[in-house]
Amino acid sequence: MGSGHGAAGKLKYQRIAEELRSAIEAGEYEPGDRLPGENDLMTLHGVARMTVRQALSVLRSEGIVEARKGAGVFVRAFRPLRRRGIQRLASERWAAGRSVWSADVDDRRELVVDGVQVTQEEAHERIATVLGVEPGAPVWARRRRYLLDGKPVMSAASHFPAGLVAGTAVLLPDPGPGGVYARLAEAGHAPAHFREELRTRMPSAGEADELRLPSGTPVILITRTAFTADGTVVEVNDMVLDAASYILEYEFDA
Amino acid sequence: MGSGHGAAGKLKYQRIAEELRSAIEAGEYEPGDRLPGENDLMTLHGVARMTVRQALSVLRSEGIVEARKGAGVFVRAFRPLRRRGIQRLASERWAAGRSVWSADVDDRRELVVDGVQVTQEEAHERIATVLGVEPGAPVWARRRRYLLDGKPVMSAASHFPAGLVAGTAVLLPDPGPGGVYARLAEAGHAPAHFREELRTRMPSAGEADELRLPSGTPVILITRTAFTADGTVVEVNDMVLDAASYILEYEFDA
DNA sequence: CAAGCCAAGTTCTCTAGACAGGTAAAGTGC
DNA sequence: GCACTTTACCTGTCTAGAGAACTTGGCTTG
Repeated sequence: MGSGHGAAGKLKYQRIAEELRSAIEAGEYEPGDRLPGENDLMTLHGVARMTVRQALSVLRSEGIVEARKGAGVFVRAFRPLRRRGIQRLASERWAAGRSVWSADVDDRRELVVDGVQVTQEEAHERIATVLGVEPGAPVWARRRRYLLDGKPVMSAASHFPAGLVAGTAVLLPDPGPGGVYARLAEAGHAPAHFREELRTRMPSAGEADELRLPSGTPVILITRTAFTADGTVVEVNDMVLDAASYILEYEFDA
Repeated sequence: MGSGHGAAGKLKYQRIAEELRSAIEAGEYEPGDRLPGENDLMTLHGVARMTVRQALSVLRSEGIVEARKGAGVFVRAFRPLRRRGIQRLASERWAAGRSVWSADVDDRRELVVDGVQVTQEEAHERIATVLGVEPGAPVWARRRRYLLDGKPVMSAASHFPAGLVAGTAVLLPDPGPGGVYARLAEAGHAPAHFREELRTRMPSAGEADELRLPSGTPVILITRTAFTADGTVVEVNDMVLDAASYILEYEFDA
């Protein structure tokens, strides 16, 4: 039963990949450890270099190892942040069931904002539709990147209708305590409702080097739309997350 | 500016990949179309076959093309389903801001359940912690797969504490109208609160062939924990989603 | 002792081929 | 016209080797 797939793998490169993979899972190699080099694996298994490389490329595209040119192939670690979609987590009573991947999470580390850029732009197609304005209408864009231990883990671009935010502190590099939502509220446009849409795919070349992603790491695309109480859209926030750095959490009632 | 990466790409395989990628983005090749074969690209660019293959492997791992042995390399389509985390979407008033990727979504197609298996098992470590029972304690597992147009797009495994569901319709292959949650409610364990935790990574070999994923497709792992009003955990549902088949949506109030 | 250089070791790129195995269309026979 | 076979084409696997690019640690030099 089960058929297998896990079992043998008749192909040479699959057998080599399988052997390394199970060695890693067994803990023979820990995160950060270096695997045997291509030359070692060649002589060890008696195969050509390209065959060894194909085996390693399997593991790389599975995201469990990472090659550093000139140095070797290393086992990757998975130490994600937890991102809570719904902040008001006052519900102490749900504490009974523990979080699923809690063991992996290290919440003591902190995110720092990297390079804030606030610019006025013309709304392109997609932003215009979501924001409910004409394509080409003036919007303000607020772009920034978040670093964790110096490594970028997310880049984000918020868009606001120009009329709503002109002259407000929303457009300052540092919007102050409470962030842009607090400033929007002061301007009479308090967000009352949010929609987040998520999808996942492999990164484009540009995304990969902006987040410094090794190959084998997907990205998560989140678009958050913020509505005021009367249904006006006040912000569209496009985020690109390093999938290996995040666990997302949403809580809601039946 | 922005430096480039998009620009040249001095390496041969990068240039070939770049050329094909931009041809696809320009619409020269539409979803389902066949790209020039390896032999064509060899003579066209005057390079060895392995070089062409490396170029194509870039596009494959980006998830934008898919190779079928003996047939050729084809441009992949992206036609996801929309999965709403919070069902009570009565909020007509938010309709102003349109959904972000709505153009891609085709909601007329329908999911069908594939192979339901209900078995009694001993809770292993992770399930036990979340469910709040001892490891090895009896639990009921309900596994199934969802197909869209015959293609598997999700596999799911729900776990219930044995004491709560023994003898109820929760364990029937077809739990009837309203699904297992309706049956849980009838048994006096109505779910009142949910937590969903998401993460994303490249699939293992087993996941890849259960969902028949071409390489370059990540999976989304969702664990939903269902709580009753008094905080008891009644279900832990582990889902594995084909990332190319889903857009996830969560709505909530400030 | 510090700074810079150098060499060994490593992965990455690329070549030129050979055979295996799957696909799909053309052709053949009934 | 239908079913079957053949055949051309295509991607997958693998070999053997060479040079480029990069990292690291040891060595030399000031």
